[in-house]
Amino acid sequence: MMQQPPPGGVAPPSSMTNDPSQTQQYQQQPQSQPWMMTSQQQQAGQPVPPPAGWNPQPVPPPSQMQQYSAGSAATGSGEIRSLWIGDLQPWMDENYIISIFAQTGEVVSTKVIRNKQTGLSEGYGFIEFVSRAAAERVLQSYNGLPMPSAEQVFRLNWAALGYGEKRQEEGPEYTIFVGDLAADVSDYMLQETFKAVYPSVKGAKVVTDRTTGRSKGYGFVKFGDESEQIRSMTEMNGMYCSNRAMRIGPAASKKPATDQQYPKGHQEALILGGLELISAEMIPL
DNA sequence: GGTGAGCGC
Repeated sequence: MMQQPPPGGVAPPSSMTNDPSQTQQYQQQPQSQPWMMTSQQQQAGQPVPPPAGWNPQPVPPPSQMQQYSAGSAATGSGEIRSLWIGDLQPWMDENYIISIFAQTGEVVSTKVIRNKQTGLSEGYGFIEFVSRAAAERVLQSYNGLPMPSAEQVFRLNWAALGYGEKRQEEGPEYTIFVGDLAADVSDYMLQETFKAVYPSVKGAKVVTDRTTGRSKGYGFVKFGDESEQIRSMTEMNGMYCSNRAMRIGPAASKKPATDQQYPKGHQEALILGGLELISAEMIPL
């Protein structure tokens, strides 16, 4: 039950990833990757350099690093310039995060959320940038890439909740279940794979084991358009994402989307005062 | 292998 903490030294990043399927294909070659066909905005200025090797520095005790309060990310203008980062290992502290993004020169602060009682990391944190554009550049370029000294990839997203403004609420969502995912498929890769075919795709999520950061081999894709969701279930079934054919199925809805269907197909609710309505179709013989 | 989770602890 040991994970491998980098004890101040360089942890062997991929000592056990000899799996040929683990090739770093999802790295820096946008034009050659089908799922990246949508070159996100031309990054004004210089693109964010890929995380090279992170230089492990002596890790100060947690007690010394409580000062990063990212606090109100939405100031004045109300623009969101913070990212949420998840799947953090217990040893991934503020310094680790800062080291990674320091080269952008645009990080204002970072904060790892810890349990009040135990002081242990809750596995997620926040990174505040000088501007929304800066945050977006990092979101687009780092998401899905391998994290330094770890055998997992970055899981980044906008820090949205709690700061009003900008929240979704763009209508119902239709989700599908996607199984048989290759081990290297990330949220972003999965999303782009579908978005390339279905414009209404809103997002995708690969389920991972929080303690290892490894994919559990399945995930979900959300659509804004129901017809696309339905079509995708047949059209994308068996299609490849990375090096494995996906298996698609309906998702057990977890979020009641606006107009939830009746769980069992019962129509009891239709008893609007007239038993006549309940005709033969309701009564299985 | 299989129907998530993760928003300021």
